[in-house]
Amino acid sequence: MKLPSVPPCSIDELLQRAEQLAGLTLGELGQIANIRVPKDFKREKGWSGQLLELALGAQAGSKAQQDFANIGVELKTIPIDLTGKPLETTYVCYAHLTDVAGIHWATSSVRNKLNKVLWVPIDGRRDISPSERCIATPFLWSLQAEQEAALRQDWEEIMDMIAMGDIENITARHGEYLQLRPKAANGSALTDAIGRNGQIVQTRPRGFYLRKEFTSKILADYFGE
DNA sequence: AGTTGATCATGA
DNA sequence: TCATGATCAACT
Repeated sequence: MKLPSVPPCSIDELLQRAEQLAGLTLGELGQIANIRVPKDFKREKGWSGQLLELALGAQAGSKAQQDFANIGVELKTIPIDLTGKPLETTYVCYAHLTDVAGIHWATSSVRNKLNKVLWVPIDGRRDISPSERCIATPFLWSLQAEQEAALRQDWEEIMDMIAMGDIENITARHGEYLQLRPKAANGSALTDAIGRNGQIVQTRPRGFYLRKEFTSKILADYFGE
């Protein structure tokens, strides 16, 4: 097996590449990519995702757009347990905390990222070393109306609070399926946000995440309960 | 500092 | 036990 040097030109080509990865362990794929596999992910939390980007020919260098923008597909690895349920929430995108007036769901980063996703489930059990963890069957998923309505409701609730200067009152408990959580290198990172009286204040950067309840349904729908 | 890739680890 | 809040690394 050989690593692609160019991005896939079509969804079919992407799916063909992805199918080749099913059943491989991260150790095997790491060897193909000539990359050292970490003993754990304590210090390289995004390793799996970056390995899959390499293996599928996603453009290196992270941009605020879909991984395969030319074909409108976002790549997401998702750690699962033996029963196929997600072990972690799924990061979607960074949240802008100023100039939120005029941002609508239809053109939001959340919707753009989640419109079409190539999900790559990977054994994420922490009692198994990364090199032994197996890549399951990748599959293409499109955001459906019912799911979109649910996410939109959460997103609008959160965005309303941001717009109202309520950022400090938003916790990860808000949102049924989509939540807002800190997203930064450490606790000292600060970014601009809208304050209580409409002024600019400093706060911890945040990101949108999908709760496990949401991704669990996606996985169950595809693999069957 | 912003944004990508995420998982870690502690409190409840 | 598990979700929230925190954190790690690479690159722009």
